[in-house]
Amino acid sequence: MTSLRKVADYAKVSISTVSRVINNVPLVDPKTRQRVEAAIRELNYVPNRVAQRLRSSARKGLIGLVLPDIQNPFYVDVIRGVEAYAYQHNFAVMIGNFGQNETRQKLYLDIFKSEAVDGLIVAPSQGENRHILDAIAEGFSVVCIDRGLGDVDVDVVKVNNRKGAFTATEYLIELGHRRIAHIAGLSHIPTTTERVGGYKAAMEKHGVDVIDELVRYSKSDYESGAAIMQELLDLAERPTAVFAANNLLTLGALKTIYDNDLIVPDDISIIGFDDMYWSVSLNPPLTAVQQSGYDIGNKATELLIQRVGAAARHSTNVIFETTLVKRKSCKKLTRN
Amino acid sequence: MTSLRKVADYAKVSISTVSRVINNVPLVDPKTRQRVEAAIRELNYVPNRVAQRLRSSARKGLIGLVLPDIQNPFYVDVIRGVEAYAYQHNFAVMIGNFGQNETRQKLYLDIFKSEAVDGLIVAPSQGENRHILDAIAEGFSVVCIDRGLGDVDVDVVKVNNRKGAFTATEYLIELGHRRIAHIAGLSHIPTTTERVGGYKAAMEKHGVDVIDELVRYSKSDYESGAAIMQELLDLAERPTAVFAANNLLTLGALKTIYDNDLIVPDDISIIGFDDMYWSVSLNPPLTAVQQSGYDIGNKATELLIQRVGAAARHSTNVIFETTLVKRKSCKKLTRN
DNA sequence: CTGAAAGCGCTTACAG
DNA sequence: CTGAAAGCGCTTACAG
Repeated sequence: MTSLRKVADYAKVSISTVSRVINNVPLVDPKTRQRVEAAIRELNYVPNRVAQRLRSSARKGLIGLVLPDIQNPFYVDVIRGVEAYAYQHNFAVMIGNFGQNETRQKLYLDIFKSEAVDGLIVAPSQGENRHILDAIAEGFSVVCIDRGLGDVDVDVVKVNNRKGAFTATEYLIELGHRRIAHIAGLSHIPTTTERVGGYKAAMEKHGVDVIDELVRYSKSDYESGAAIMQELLDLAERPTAVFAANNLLTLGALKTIYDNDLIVPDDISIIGFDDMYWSVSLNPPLTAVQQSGYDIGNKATELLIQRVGAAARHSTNVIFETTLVKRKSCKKLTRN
Repeated sequence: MTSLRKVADYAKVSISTVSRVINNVPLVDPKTRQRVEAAIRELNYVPNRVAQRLRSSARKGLIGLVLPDIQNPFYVDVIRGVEAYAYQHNFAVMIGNFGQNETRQKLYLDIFKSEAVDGLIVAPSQGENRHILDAIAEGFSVVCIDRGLGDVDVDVVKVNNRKGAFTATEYLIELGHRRIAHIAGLSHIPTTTERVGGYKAAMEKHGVDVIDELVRYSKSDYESGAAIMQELLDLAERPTAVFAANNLLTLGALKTIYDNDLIVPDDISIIGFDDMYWSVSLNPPLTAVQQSGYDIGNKATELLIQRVGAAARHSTNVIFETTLVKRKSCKKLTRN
């Protein structure tokens, strides 16, 4: 590949000058600049990002994105949002998918640090996320998505979980449902607490008792969704509606429902947190609380890049609203 | 972050020696090595990958993965396969998702080159992929997945498309179907040609006429799947079964089928190329030709890393077989 | 406005 | 077996 040296020789200037035109440093004679630009074009020169990153103290042009589960369509949307903003601003993105495995999360974090990223966008997982705290302590800029880091002061971009869950639950209540189950995530995660909170608030607002056996906590994955749905169906008195706390849980629950030859929404109504572009290919089309992973990823990247190179800034919280997309998986309860 | 220098001082050796123990160069006194290793541990030293990459001529520990569409679950599996192999061998991976946009594909390729990757894993898109050819010409190692690059001599890891399509079609024929539609991809892509080839071969083998209006080519996305399915349903004589050439097309077709209040498989049978882990959450569970994106990604990475540092080697083609997963979206045709 | 020089953190011949 | 030195391709004070 062509180097600064070659361009400099070709344009008959020093490498300093070439570097200056590349970095848009203003104090370059317009004529010189033109000559250099021509050389760059002719030699098809592209700066070596590795050397730039090693040398530059300010802006390295690299962001690390650390995600718990790339199989979750929500995170795929996040990736798209991050990518779009980052590449528009000439930042590259490295993606680390740790699959809920803390050791692997540390592996990625180490690699990203060692790649001298400008900063990290992280979706904290279940644990205490000590490794993320370490990164912050070492001075890396961090933006959290989906949820924060306890009482640590970081930027976080998330969604109004409580309100989203509230709306979903209220919708079910208005449809006449009373035995509404909630398949929740792990009990100690903020996201879970907030969504359960919204669920309970809606129930209370409408004077519906919250029944303990109908609220079940578990890991947020496909298998758990399927297993919990089965427990729910095995109950002496079944729920007439289910609100699942995320898309994997929803998909798992759906599998179990169909395995039991039950019909949605005639036998049971279901509403999911998280929407997919193919929710409409489900039969019936899924009613869902939609949160935009794309917007979240995009905003998180904006905040991170803003932080890079800029002076320290107070941390911000950006909270997006969800929207309830009514399709056909929920039905008015007539009997009862 | 700690540097080689600090470790060297701490262990009272030169940086050369520290570098040697890090890179497992054998000629280091065991005692010295131990002392250095202790220092590394105590100072929590992690080598700076950027400096390593800038300096080292052999192995840079970075792979670029260039994908046409991260929203396609198949590519998500590919990513998982690549990641698993790469990180096990201490390679990091940068992912570029160009969304079928050639300009953006070039952008990623440029960035990856400029990041001094060891090599590229690429899923060629519709076009001529001039940019990929450029990269090869410049000396970058490239492994193609999903399909090759015309007559260019590169490693490619793919699936036996013809046989997979043949099996799917034959299955439908054995179920008694004769009017079997095929929603194909873009006509000039090898993958499409192969799958259409398998479809036709099965038809011919069983003496079923291939009807032109039942074989329709289009972009391989969700919207196209939906649109083509509608065309098919609008035909004077509808197909009784559909074989869709990939998962996005299948999902789109499903949407249209349900929009038309048709029942799968009673009104129409459907089988898709590509399986998803949640295919079983579809109602009815989808019958599909399964190809393992994970295996493909894994193998491609193995080939690429093998190529890195090793002497030039003849290019290989690895072709995985597909497996037909029979679920409930296809039904025996009784009337007719 | 421009260039010479130092240096980012490593690896790798070259001596010894 | 170990160290001093050069250099990967850049950026950035420092002089002029």
